[in-house]
Amino acid sequence: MKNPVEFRSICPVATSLDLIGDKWTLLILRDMIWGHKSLFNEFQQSPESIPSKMLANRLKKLEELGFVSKIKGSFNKKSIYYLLEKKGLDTFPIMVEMAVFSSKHFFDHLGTTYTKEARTTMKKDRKGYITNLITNYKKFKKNLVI
Amino acid sequence: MKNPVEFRSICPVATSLDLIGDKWTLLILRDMIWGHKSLFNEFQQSPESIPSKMLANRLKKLEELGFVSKIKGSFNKKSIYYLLEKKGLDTFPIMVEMAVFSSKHFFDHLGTTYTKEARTTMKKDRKGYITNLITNYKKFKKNLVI
DNA sequence: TTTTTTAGTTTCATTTAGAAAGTTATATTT
DNA sequence: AAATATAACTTTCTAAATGAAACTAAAAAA
Repeated sequence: MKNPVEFRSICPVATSLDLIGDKWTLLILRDMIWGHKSLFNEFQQSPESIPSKMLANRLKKLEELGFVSKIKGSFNKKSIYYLLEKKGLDTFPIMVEMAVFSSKHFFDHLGTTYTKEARTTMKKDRKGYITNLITNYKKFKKNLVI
Repeated sequence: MKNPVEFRSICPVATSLDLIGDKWTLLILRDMIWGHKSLFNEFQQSPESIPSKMLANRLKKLEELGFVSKIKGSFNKKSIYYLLEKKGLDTFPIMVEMAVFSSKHFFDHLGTTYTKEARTTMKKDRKGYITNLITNYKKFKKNLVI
């Protein structure tokens, strides 16, 4: 497995940007963590309408980087499941901070996209919120019949 | 002041990506917060070598969005100072999570770019670390003679 | 007065993004 | 069994963004 990314410097912020600093990658991970999505056409249903070419490209990169694993369905052989690995799950705190940021400074989207409980937990107990969502994802993954 | 950004959806993660989801914007903010940089040529000195065209473009966008303010020097009229406003400072938690993420899963850059104390604080007391760096920036800004 | 410096802008070649249509293997319907 | 549909891509082609390099204007320094 060769390196799918060029690193511009040894700065840890720059390194993250080299890995996930584009307009689509984190949205795919978002759909996995928050939406428990795992199939190509599920990612295409999201409101941002990712072009299939971009989706294929980013899924490939995410797999090469070890953020997600790719599993062919055994029951339905047409389906290919993309599932989060540890590295992918660990991008979650970044996205939570992004959510908190844009909700604070732009329209309060959280009000329409998340329950009141989720908002409160996210702001008051960020760590607990994250732990909880990761636990839920692991359960989802464990109960998935492929 | 017209809107310099198109929002793809009401998702708060997508909104942040629409604002700062590219390879350069956060690096400029990083240099401001961590490096107390404020001049065009200071940003050009960073190891990632941002092209002047990109730098000018991103600084303009950051100002239009209200992340930074642009101040002409009164002593030296050639200098133009870019300084963080609240909105810009609030991107800091995102960058800290990015730093923690890439340090955990790729080479531990933190060891070479930050002091041991900074690393410990960043991991053990994230909130305190952030508060502290923001306080420092405000001091720097206050003491700046322009 | 000439030279430097700062903060950009312009030009142009290359890369990336994205819309749309096409492909292939499997699965479903008639 | 044959025709149709679906899932997961791939290809093609145009438009937009990137980036290297050279250029510029105003101010400062020598």
